[in-house]
Amino acid sequence: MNDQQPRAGRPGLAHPPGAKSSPTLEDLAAAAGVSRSTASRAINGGSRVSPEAQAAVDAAVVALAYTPNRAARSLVTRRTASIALVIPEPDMRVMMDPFFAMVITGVTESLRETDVQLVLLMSRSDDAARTVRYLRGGHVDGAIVVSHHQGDTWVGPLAESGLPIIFIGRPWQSRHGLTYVDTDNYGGGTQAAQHLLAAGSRRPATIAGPADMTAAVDRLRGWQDGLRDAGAAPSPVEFADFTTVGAAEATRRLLDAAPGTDAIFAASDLMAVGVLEVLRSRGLRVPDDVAVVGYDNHSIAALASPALSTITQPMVEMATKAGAMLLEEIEAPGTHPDPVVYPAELVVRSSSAPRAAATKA
Amino acid sequence: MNDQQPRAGRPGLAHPPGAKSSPTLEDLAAAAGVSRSTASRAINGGSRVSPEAQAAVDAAVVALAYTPNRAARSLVTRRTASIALVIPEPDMRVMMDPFFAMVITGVTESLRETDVQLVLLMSRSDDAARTVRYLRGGHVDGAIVVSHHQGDTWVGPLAESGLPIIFIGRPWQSRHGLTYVDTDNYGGGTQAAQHLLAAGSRRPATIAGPADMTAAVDRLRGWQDGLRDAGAAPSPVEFADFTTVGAAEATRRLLDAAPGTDAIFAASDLMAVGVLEVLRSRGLRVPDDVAVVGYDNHSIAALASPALSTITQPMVEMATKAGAMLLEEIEAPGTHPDPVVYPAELVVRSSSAPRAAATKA
DNA sequence: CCAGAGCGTGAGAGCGCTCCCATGACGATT
DNA sequence: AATCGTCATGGGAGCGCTCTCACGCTCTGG
Repeated sequence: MNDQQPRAGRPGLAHPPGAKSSPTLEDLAAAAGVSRSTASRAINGGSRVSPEAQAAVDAAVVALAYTPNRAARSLVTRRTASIALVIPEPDMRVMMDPFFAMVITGVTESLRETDVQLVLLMSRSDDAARTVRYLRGGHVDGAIVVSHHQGDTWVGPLAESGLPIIFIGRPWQSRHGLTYVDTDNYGGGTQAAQHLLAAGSRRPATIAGPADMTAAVDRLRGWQDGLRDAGAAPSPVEFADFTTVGAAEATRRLLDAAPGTDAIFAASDLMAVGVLEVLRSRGLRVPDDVAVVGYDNHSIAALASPALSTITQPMVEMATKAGAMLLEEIEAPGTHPDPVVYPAELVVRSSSAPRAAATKA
Repeated sequence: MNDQQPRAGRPGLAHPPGAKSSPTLEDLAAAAGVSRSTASRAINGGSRVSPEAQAAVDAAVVALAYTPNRAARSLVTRRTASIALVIPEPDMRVMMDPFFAMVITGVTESLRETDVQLVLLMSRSDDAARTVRYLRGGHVDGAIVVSHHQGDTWVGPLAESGLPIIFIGRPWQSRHGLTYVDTDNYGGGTQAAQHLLAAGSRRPATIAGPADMTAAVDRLRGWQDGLRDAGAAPSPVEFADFTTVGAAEATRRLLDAAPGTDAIFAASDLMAVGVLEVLRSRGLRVPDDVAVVGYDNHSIAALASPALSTITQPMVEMATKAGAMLLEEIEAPGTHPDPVVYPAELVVRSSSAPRAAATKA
């Protein structure tokens, strides 16, 4: 009855009247005429809440524009409702690759129906330690790691920390039972080999990606095995760094070393553009003199002249899957989902049209 | 003396012995032989801490691999140590634009020396309300908004909520005293006009960007004023959506309506590529018959054939500046820094080489 | 030689939330 | 009719941190 007297533990004048602080769960409960506990249950998709109480709370949420305080919540739940997207090499060069746009789009899509937030973690090699500290520090509930290289030593320790992690692209350290989402890079390489042979190539060659990335290595192996299985001789190989400029250089080396080359498989479309450039500058016609196949189905592939044949992969879908798998593993810790590998698919355009119909392009 | 008996308020067996939970400030303090308060002060760049205490705490931090609990900290400080990057239109189409890669790179750079994290907020128009709720909910300390359109009604309310916000690209609602970082789009348009006239064009035209984006509008106004000030007649204008395909269509319309066109200013490089395509398909030589200038200095510009003249802008630097300004405003709330506008610069390549030296490309 | 200022320190409260547990009101079971 | 669940509810503790405040110490000036 004596409400006037401030009770112990209830600060009499905690909030200055002027301060417009957002409503707390306590305010919500008061407005709904229930206890803080009941309000909390109602907020969190309440079981054990009567329909009337639920309705009252729902109404109060709208009336007060109540938003739960994330910090307070995660302090007790030990969940942060956020995941990290770790990008180990934020050079402009790599960032520009639409690959990242697709990954971001896909992961965001998988988070759409949740209230989980995406934290971007650009980790330069010189502060890898900091990244690991952040990830292990419980600041996120899980992480998606893209595009990591062989030299990235922090992967092992991180994977062992118990933090749920999904890799996009097969990681090097498969021993840890790491979970990943990837495309069939090996199969893509094989398809490129079969396609170019079928299109009439007798002396195919390849511009491979960096040897410290699994995607590049797998594509190369697939290519080589594809040639071998078709009874063809091993092809010349030059390595480049997935950039147009690097590939142009590699192509010059390749053509100098193997002048009779009549087909080139480039392990990325950006590299294929470099290949096309050099071929043009040397007066070689595509596909009549040299057929070209790229990889990624980058938007540039369709625009190049001639339009570039390429291997396509459902990057956005892969990233969405990775996000979904991560959420799953966070929900049920300890479950290590099996890796998921998406198929690669050949897209034939003018740059590798069979000799018979070559001039049509 | 009777330690056996659990005292009130001190749970006897709170943590199961097996659970490996990370060390708390209390643990840290115990290890360092100081109080929780002193440990806290030492952690937070402590003034009023003796050198010995500081050293002890520092050592303990290393020994225990202590990481402050962000949730607990932000619960009391009402700071989250994170900012949002709001991208209002996460269609693939737009995401693919290297613009975003540059923004992300730049913002990340500005956060490098802080422990502020970047939260990516992809806001589809159909859940703009959710985005606003999130931003106003105190989940981040500030936000950077890119690429917003005229129809984005949520900008006003958000700006009035008191949350520090920096726009990249001048927002439509300048009345709110909104802070932004931009380039001189008007000046870029003017330069394009002057350059093309100087290169010998008598009948220039332009493919403008969407009329609901300030960047597009400003470039167009600059272009028109540039022509007018040079005594030239108003140019034909076609609008497109900043994509290659859209620009190709617009170019066809343009050439049909104004067959004598001898120069085209496209408001983005991706659009300029569409322009080049159509010109090629119609048998018009670049720059001999029609000179072309793009905008953005996209990596594709240098690769196009002929290499594309374009207007360049320091996007990464702009984004870094935006990040820095945001941090500043968070640090000192209420200060509304003045907008910053970076210069635009013309890069001349083959696509607009003066008629005299045209065939050199 | 003593008052006062300055400084490092520790105790304690409390940020907003979730979860455990005790409570009371029912209906179902013997 | 007496007893035992079942269920919605509210009280209370506590997550890990920061911050205010009071305490005791040393150092100075009159």
